[in-house]
Amino acid sequence: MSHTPDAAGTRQAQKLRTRQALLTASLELLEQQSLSSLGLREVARAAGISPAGFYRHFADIPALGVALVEETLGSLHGVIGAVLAETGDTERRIDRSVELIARHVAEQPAHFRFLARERYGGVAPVRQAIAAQLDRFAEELTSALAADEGSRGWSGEDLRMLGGMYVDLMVMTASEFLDAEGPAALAGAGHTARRRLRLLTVGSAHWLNES
Amino acid sequence: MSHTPDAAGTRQAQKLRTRQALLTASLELLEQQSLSSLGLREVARAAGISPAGFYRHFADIPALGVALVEETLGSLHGVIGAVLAETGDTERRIDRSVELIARHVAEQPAHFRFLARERYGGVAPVRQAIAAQLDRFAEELTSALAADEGSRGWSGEDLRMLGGMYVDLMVMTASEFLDAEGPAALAGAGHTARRRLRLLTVGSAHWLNES
DNA sequence: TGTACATCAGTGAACGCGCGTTCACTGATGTAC
DNA sequence: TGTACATCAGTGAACGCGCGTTCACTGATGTAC
Repeated sequence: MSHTPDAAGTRQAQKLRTRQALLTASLELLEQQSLSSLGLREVARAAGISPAGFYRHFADIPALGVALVEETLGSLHGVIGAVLAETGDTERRIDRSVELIARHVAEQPAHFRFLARERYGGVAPVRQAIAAQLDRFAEELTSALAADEGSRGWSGEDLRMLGGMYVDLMVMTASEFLDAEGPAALAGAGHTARRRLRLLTVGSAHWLNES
Repeated sequence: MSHTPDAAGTRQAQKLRTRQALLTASLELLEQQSLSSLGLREVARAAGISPAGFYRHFADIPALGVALVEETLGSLHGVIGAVLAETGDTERRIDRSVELIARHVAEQPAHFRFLARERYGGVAPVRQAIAAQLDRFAEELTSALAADEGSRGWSGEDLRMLGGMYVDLMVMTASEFLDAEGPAALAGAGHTARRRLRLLTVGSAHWLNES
């Protein structure tokens, strides 16, 4: 804490601003290339600092990548569960989920491009960070499904499998929204996504009787 | 053609051998990194030729990447359709499909690692080559499904959606086999894969009644 | 079969360039009294 | 409030290095006669 409250954290705030500039600049550069070919000097240049300054914020490029993963996925926790918990019939839920994904992707396409690209990318720490976050999502979704009336009688293993499938379907849907160019392609991707979710829902409804 | 048949194609054969050495060496290097960070000199060194020699075979690294895509997926066409066409009940088909994927992944893990990594990777021509090949698979699968008694009454659009989902599920399954370390994890991945396919099958069986 | 010429896969040296990392530094911000 | 000292985000120069690409070349393979 400081003597003159008004000036408190001026230095720290400036440091955070520079850090954010590094993250933002990276994300922009990463639209056209992958993390493993991203240069430290390249990032520093785009963020407007000297190469040596980079080290005040991150040990190296992989560390910056891990920070990007947190920024991309950290804020999404709880969101999916909220949609599932929402009242409304299945059809409505599906529509909401797809809309939700579409909106997030439209709002921060670079974040999702980064995610899709690095999920199986060449930088191990980043791959692991993404896997950990997606596992958390699958867990949250599994809990939300367990609380749902539609999954009475399901085993924990089945629920986990279903949760995992929904997460994978969401990642795939996000990728397809990213690839879609023009409003027609976007609408088509949404249409297909809803049908895929519906197929999964139909399967779930008859799962206990047939397995 | 040549004067002395025995010696025919000696030069051409040697060139092909060098080309194959480049592809093999690349694939090995790509287990630990992605294509966009792979160096031309690095590949030439690993293949045992001089950097300049690389240009006798490929214009640049992306071109080599496209060749790797062909090598990885070109040989798989028709295989999936054959499994689907095979007689046997649904359960048997699912087992066969998962076994098939497991075997291919176990036999050439590096090829599939490459595929998963570059599907959304940073090298556009390679991404496009992969997308084109996967589209072909989806098409083949869709045709095979259309010929199947279980899909009477399905619209072309629904069939395409289903075919696409199977392809995506296969790619995801391959990725999980790759990530699985040890026999227990491998068996677990196979187990999950079979359940996922079963869920899709159950959904398909009730699709027409409920959509 | 033997000879003279053409092809061309692979070489090795050279080039300019941008990279990641280090270091002593500067000067604004923060702290103690 | 004013002063003397500490902290530390960001600088700028320097380093050695491996990169992609070019070029004239070599020598084994292939072809024509």
